[in-house]
Amino acid sequence: MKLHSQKVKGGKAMAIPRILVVDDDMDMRQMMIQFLRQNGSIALPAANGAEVRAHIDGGRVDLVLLDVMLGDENGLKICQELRREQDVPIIMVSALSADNQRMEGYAVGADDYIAKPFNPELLLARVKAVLSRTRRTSSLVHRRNTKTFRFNGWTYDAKSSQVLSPDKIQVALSRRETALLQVLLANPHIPLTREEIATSLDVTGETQPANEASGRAIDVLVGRLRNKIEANPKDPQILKTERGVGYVFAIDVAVSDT
Amino acid sequence: MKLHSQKVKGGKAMAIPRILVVDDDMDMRQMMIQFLRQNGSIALPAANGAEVRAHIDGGRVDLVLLDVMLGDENGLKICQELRREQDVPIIMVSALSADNQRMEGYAVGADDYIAKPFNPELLLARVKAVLSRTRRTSSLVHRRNTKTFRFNGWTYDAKSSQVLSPDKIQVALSRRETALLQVLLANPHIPLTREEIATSLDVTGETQPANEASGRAIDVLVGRLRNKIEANPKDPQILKTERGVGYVFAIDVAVSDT
DNA sequence: CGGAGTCCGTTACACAACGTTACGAAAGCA
DNA sequence: TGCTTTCGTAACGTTGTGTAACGGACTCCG
Repeated sequence: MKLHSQKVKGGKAMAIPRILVVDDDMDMRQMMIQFLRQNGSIALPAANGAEVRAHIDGGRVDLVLLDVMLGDENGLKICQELRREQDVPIIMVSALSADNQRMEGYAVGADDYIAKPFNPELLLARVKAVLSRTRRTSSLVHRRNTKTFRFNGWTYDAKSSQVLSPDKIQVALSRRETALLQVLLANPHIPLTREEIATSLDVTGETQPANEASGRAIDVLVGRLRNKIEANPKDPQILKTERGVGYVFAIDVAVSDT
Repeated sequence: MKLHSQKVKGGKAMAIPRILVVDDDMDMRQMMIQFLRQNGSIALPAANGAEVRAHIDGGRVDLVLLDVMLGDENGLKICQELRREQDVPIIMVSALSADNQRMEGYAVGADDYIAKPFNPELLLARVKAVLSRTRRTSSLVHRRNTKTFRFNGWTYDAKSSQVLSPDKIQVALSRRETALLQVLLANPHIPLTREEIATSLDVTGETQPANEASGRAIDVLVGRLRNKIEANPKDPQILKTERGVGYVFAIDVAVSDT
């Protein structure tokens, strides 16, 4: 069972659920994050209330998986605080499985309460159920404001994931090429190593070969993208190589909301 | 614990929830109804699919507590049918508590799945959680009549199962194509794997497990549906492919009552 | 200047996922 | 019974992407 997705042939970007995983046990957290990512979501880690707050305030979070026992802190309290201000769905996760403990979770506003240890597939199903209800009940799925990137005469529209050449001709990028372009556009003038690019691509979905050992895949991918967006691929002006480091998007990018 | 609070933040009075209790065991049904009524809701009895249908079509129902085993009938099937036409929240209740049985419940669109025997107080808490989320996310939307789906100029009426093209011409879909469209409409923007689609179709679709081994059946079915509802089937804008995942209904769907 | 090692660009290839078509079996209908 | 529709299966074509191999370019060091 897969949770989400993000790109399809033609390179359209989709809304990927962003799930905040809150647990102070690093192993547990990593396990959950890895599993959720394998099933197609963007899973973000947090270990305490401050980190939760930072994520919620800072970026979009579609769902919170909240452990009850967080060292000194109390997940129930965090849940209650969140619920006062936010509509973000919350699923409590806890080793405390007694009925009255579960009811405490629901009492502070949790949408679901799952006892540890749990079957990951079942967790996934319940995550999906909560996300599904959230989406279903808004009669029309609300669209986020999208951004348009411009660089060197080129245009990239984040919503439609379409790339237009300077002559307004649409260029077809593959999924992976689109993902690479997105990563680069998000980090202009910042050299990125192959590992950084690879993990970024994996977070945004796609495959998880994980074995970055003989990883010339990024080089080939870069080459292919250059063939499509560089005027002269042999002498790249946009996607440049930093020898011994990685690649840079070495050009100014104008970002505008639509 | 009270099920409904008289007032919420902002001072508006909240309606008393109407809960439909579906169970063919009369004692069980009565117990649940009495308990729910004691806790401030309007609980209505139903013992089979026809009674459920009558209640849903006839009056306002805020939540359905649906037993899985209903004599000859299957609660899962009823759940799926409801989910295709209605947004009413559904909590499955069942003596079948194995993980895969729970997951089947979530797969057909249940909002929660509670195993018998259960703690009544915990049931109440979960009922509250589901109702709470429903109110939070859709304070204005009625969930009463048959739904009409609109996407990209197309119209699908859940009750008559008719599909109208943008030019108001009725398009004939086969039974299986219609079922697929229903599944997709119920999960817009959520990628579905072939297994998920197949099991969803099978719950209502009489067809047998059909050994999903060489299962390209879904692909072919998707292709056929695309040929009917996509302007350009070669470049699908509605029913998109998520490589390595499955398919998505990647378009905003407006749901309205009729 | 030159040589060796490293890093990178490029091409070809293999493979997996998906689209498409044809065909036949089963079910519905006259 | 014969015709039509529906739908799963099989087979083949297409596309996207990682791997491997080769060769060029750069760097360090003498």
